[in-house]
Amino acid sequence: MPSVRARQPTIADVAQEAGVSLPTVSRVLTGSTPVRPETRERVELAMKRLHYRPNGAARALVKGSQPIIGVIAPDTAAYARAIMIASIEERARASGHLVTVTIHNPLDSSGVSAAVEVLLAQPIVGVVVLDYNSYDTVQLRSQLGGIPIATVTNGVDSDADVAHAVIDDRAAARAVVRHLLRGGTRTVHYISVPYWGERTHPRELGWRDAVSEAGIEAPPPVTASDWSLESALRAGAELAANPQVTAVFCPNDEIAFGVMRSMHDAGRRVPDDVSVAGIDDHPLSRTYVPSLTTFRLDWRWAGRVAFELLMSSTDALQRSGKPDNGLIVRESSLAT
Amino acid sequence: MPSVRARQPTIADVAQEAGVSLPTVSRVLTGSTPVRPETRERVELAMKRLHYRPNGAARALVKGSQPIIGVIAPDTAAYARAIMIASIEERARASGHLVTVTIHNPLDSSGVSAAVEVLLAQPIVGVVVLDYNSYDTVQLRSQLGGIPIATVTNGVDSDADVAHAVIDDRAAARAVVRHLLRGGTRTVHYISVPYWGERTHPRELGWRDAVSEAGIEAPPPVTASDWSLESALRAGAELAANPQVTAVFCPNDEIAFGVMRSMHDAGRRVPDDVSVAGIDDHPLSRTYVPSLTTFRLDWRWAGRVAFELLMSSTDALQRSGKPDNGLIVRESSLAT
DNA sequence: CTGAAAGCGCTTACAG
DNA sequence: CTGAAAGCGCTTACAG
Repeated sequence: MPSVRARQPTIADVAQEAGVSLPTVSRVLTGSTPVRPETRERVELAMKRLHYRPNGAARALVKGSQPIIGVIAPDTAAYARAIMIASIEERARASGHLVTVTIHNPLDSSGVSAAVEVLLAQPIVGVVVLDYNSYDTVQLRSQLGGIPIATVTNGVDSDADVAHAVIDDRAAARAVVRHLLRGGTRTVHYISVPYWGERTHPRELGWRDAVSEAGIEAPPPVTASDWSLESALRAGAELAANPQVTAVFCPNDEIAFGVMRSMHDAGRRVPDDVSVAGIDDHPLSRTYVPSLTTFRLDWRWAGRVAFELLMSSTDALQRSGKPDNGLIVRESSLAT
Repeated sequence: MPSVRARQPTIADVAQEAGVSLPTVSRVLTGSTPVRPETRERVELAMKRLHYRPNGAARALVKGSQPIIGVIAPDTAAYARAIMIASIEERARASGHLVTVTIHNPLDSSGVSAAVEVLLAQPIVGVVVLDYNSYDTVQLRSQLGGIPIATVTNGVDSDADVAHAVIDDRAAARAVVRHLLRGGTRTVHYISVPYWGERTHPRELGWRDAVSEAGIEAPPPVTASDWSLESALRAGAELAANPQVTAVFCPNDEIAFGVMRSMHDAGRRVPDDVSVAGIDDHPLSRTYVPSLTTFRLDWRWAGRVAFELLMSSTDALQRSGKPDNGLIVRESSLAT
């Protein structure tokens, strides 16, 4: 039974109920101007009695924007992104903001454009773009116009002229690969994933850093993959077939899970025959057999900082501290 | 450098630019009334030139609501929920709606209440509440007032007087346990999770169904857990220590992953010593060694249907078809 | 500290 | 098919 939604009470109803003028109600609502305590009480009582609730659209119309921020992301299922979104939401909620997320394939540029158009039909305060560089940034920037934008980058594109929180992928990768190398392997193989504009992913750069620091002449050729599980399994099978492979560094934990499975299918033992390590510290890492060696990256911190950058609240930023990153050695790699 | 955001062009600017009246611009915008083709063209050109973009708040003010739907959920990281949210977003975007998700612990009733208040400050069209029954539904309903609400239920609470999409947990659980039983185990153990109002979770009911159908006198005592990984590992260790345990049905795949790990740590082989099965068909299920036997539940379908119920678009509902559910036998359970 | 008035950007009857 | 006018619910100077 479709219930007829009763007309919501307005500020005028409250004013009448409380026997005050309309602006007075507004003042107790916003706290912009002092109101005599007893007047305030009368108004508050009236609001309660009427179940008054401010109309965000009306308020937005006069203020120019709504307490809503948009999040644009390629997909929300992948671990790091899921965490960042939850973190942004949590932080936003703490300051009375709503977050609306829109998901799309960055390669579908007209799809992205349409979705952004829907988003911008709302006078939102700004957007956080995850994986900013996967998008057609020129189009995105021009479409967003003057709307504030923040993102999380991995340290390489830090020159990007949008506000960004930095997660140092390169250093993380380097630490993992160094650990792998300490295990006595001759070299470390890498599974490469596509990165924007033909650039080299910073995790790959970190791998190269560590390999060359170890005095290894040339890093072995990379095995191509994308972020999908299918592709990871395939890449893993390819590496498993190569007897030269004794250690594999994967660009994230989910890919590493697939690789470990492929190693198993090919009869290669992890870590006895080949060490495997990932990056992120996915919660399930410890449930695998063997459990996965990885590098914890503090995506929760990154999400929070991205939100704060959007609000450009400098003191909040100072309070958000340092990310809790660090190497986590488990069973999938040989002990030093 | 904080760029001064230029004043957005309004419908009035467009009207002037196109040399027509204000309502005419509105008409080409909404398509509510026919407009002479050449007039329309002039207006469209003007909009393009001015980079005009409608102001959603103003529109919402007169229309009474914004094309935004809210999603309230206990947490978004768990697999089934992540999928549903992504699916709702996808479906919503297809019809020009934005979705804003707010996450909270259902037990923190004042926290939920505050968050809902923020949500309702926007004139949204309705909300999808995931895990509806975990909340204080009386409070939630009264707070939501006449706002449309939809949810996804597991078949037990189908009498709930809110619109709901049904995923038949009980049947799924029953199918998994029957499969386990066919493997020749004497009985099947279950890890129980808390459920609203002291009720028995439908997955537990399905387990009981299958066990009693198999002519087993009494189902073994359940092992208590919650949805966390830590708790799953603990429950798994407890079961591993019991030599009577030869098959375990877990209330979801993530718990099953933990249980498999605990079995391994206790030296019990899966599936040779004990079979393990879950429910959901988490994408990582196939990467475990052994890969996990489970039951695929179509959460993508559920999310889509929940959105459509909210819009009460009956034809859309007919078009969304049936869920793609089904048993998936992998390596963690004994072959029949 | 409080009221009367204007205005935020749009849509919708109401007249032509 | 198109214009002039009113109104959606709120906030903000402007006066007292």
